[in-house]
Amino acid sequence: MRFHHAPHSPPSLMAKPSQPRPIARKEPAVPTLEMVAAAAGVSPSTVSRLLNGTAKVSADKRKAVESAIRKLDFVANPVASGLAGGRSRSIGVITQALGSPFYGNGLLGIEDVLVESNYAPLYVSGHWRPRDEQRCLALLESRRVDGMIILTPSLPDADLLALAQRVPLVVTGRSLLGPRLCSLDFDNTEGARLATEHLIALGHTRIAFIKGTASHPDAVERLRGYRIALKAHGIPFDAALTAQGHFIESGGAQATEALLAADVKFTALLAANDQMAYGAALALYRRGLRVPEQVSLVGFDDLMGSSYTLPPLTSVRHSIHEIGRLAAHAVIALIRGEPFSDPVPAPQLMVRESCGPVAGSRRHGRTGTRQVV
Amino acid sequence: MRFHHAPHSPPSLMAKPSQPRPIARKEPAVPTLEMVAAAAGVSPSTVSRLLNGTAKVSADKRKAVESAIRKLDFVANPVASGLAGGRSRSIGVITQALGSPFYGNGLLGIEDVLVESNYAPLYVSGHWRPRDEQRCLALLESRRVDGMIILTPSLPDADLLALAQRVPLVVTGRSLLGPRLCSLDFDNTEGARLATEHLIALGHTRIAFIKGTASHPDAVERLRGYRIALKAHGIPFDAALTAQGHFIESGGAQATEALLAADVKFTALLAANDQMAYGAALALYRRGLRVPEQVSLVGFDDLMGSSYTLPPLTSVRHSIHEIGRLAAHAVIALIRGEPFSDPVPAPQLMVRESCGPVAGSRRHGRTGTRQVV
DNA sequence: GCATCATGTGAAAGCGCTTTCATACACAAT
DNA sequence: ATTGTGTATGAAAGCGCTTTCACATGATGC
Repeated sequence: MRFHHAPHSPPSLMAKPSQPRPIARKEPAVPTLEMVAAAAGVSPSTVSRLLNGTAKVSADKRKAVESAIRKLDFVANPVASGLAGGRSRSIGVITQALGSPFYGNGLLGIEDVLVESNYAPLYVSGHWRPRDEQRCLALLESRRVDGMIILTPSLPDADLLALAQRVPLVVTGRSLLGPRLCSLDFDNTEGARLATEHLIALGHTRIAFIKGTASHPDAVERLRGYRIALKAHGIPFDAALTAQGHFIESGGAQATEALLAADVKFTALLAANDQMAYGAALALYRRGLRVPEQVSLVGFDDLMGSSYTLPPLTSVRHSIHEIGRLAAHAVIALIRGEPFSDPVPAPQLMVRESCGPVAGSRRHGRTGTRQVV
Repeated sequence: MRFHHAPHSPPSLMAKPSQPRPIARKEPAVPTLEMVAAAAGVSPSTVSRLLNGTAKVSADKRKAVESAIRKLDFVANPVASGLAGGRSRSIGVITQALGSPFYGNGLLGIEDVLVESNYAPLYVSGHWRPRDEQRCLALLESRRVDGMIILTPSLPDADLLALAQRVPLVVTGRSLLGPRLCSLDFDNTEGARLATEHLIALGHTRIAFIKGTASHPDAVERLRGYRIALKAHGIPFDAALTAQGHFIESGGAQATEALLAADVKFTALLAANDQMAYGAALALYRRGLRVPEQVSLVGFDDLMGSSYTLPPLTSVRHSIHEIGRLAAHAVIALIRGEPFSDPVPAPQLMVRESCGPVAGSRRHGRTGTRQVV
């Protein structure tokens, strides 16, 4: 495609008398809709209509076109249709980081349904940096996506509301509503409550909690779920049993060390996500504390890897993959102007081997190994 | 945007005497290059030239245009330029699965450099299914990407060679060469050799190996590295010490169980990737075998999570992130017709805590705990 | 002083589609 | 027959850019 040049060829009169076409055109030239039309003996409009199902076409022409398409091996150029029709058949997806073990699964879900609906996902990641996220937004808008799915929590609601005026929008992790807007909200509170209940049922009352990034809605909801469960069982909330882990492994490890160093006693540890739980597990291991014998550990998100930690980690399953699928279905519905209201799957506790009963349950004697500094 | 019409105004004379414009146009209308030109008092060509640096433009016009752009808040429509110019400023990236803990990082690297070069990455995943990969290829081609990065190993070389005729291509994990083709080949063999050497240096001679999917080039290279190291130290290769793990956690666990059940003795276990090492660790744990006291374990890829396994896993670092960056730089270079030849970083062994010396080194006595069934 | 060349700029022709409008033709209704 | 009422189809006008070509300039050479 790079064979033109000799731009504004200078007045040097006989510059190139009938340019011999710089090197024989070998490219078989990608077939165009127009060529299909010619081959089928119909007008381009008819071909277009057939392709998009925009209008009825008589059976004979349909056949002619179809065979022409097959013969020429024609595939419509989405760039051209995008320009002409104003739609690009692509959906923008803003995520935190493509490589994230958690969101990655969601992207897979999105991709699944988008592709089968003949939309192309355009992924961009915000890296948790508001500036990057803004840039992503701009990029996607300039690419004229037909819809967007926003998986990151840091964009301000007002921006999203404004954006939704221009393009159908699906957001997760908050509950906004608007005409071209759909929120898919996973019940983090309930998930955390479930996890805490589980620990309480095992007899734990000194349950430490490793918090996620405070600015993250998920983090606050999960903390809330923890407190709700505590309250329901008359266990007072103790801020000293709480530490910040920033949703990453190292944060979980540090939080655990802080907890351990602070000399607060706890028999169980609930981390606001699996990654922090992994960090916690390592910190515990370094101190020679055994899971679940001495400390019970619960995570949140149920990452793939959590079935393979030592011991396998009890965690709250979140089915981000399913949420991804839902989000994709939702944008498509939004684009078509159809209603959409499939419920987000409820959280589910995956009980594995990282939790055990608290030392002799209600007996406080022979506690030795369980009551942890 | 749909308010033109009355094209070849029909003979039906006063057909629609000045249509009252179907409902007031509220959209502020996205600014177009033409509007910028008008505002700046120049021709669209000039604006375009300025935008693309295609030709010199006098200082005063440049200023006029720049201020017009700023005032109108204009952003060029990539769809239109794509159609007109034949380039889309997007790069297709085919990966195995977006959510993969390993490739995910590579995607991040790709994204970093692509975005800063003003290209948009278009990710699609093949899910290890050749059919899907073909579909991805077709999708990307139809989207008129300016270049492609192929991270999956299952596409046949011939296809790639053919593809490279049409679009600049960067592939990983093989060494093809061609005019518009660039291969980025990581030295898997060396990586595996390094890992094996490490084990040997610790005194191990009965080293089991968990293989990756046989059809995967990485898998065969890693096996080769293992054998090379063995040979270099005069340790005979024993196929019985080898098991298939398919590059996934469950496969690693099964392979380990098979090895254990087969009654072959080994003191160390090298897995062809970290995910299989995680599975192996779990299988070992279930059997009550301790790492590294009874069995030394080494992985490959150095996933993020490997610093947080119990114990932290010794693994071969692969810097897929860096490879992603290189790949992106490479496509851009290819597109520009520039040469590219940055070397892929060498593998590096990250020594952590999953390996220990073999029982009393050369003394075969008091072996008890280390010689594993 | 005139022919020569370089250079910045504008007009206009697309890129490959979609969509409107108008028409030709088929029937149904008068 | 005559007029309607649809319906399938084609012509042509864009979508918002890029690029070619031609054309004024002004700079240069003899």
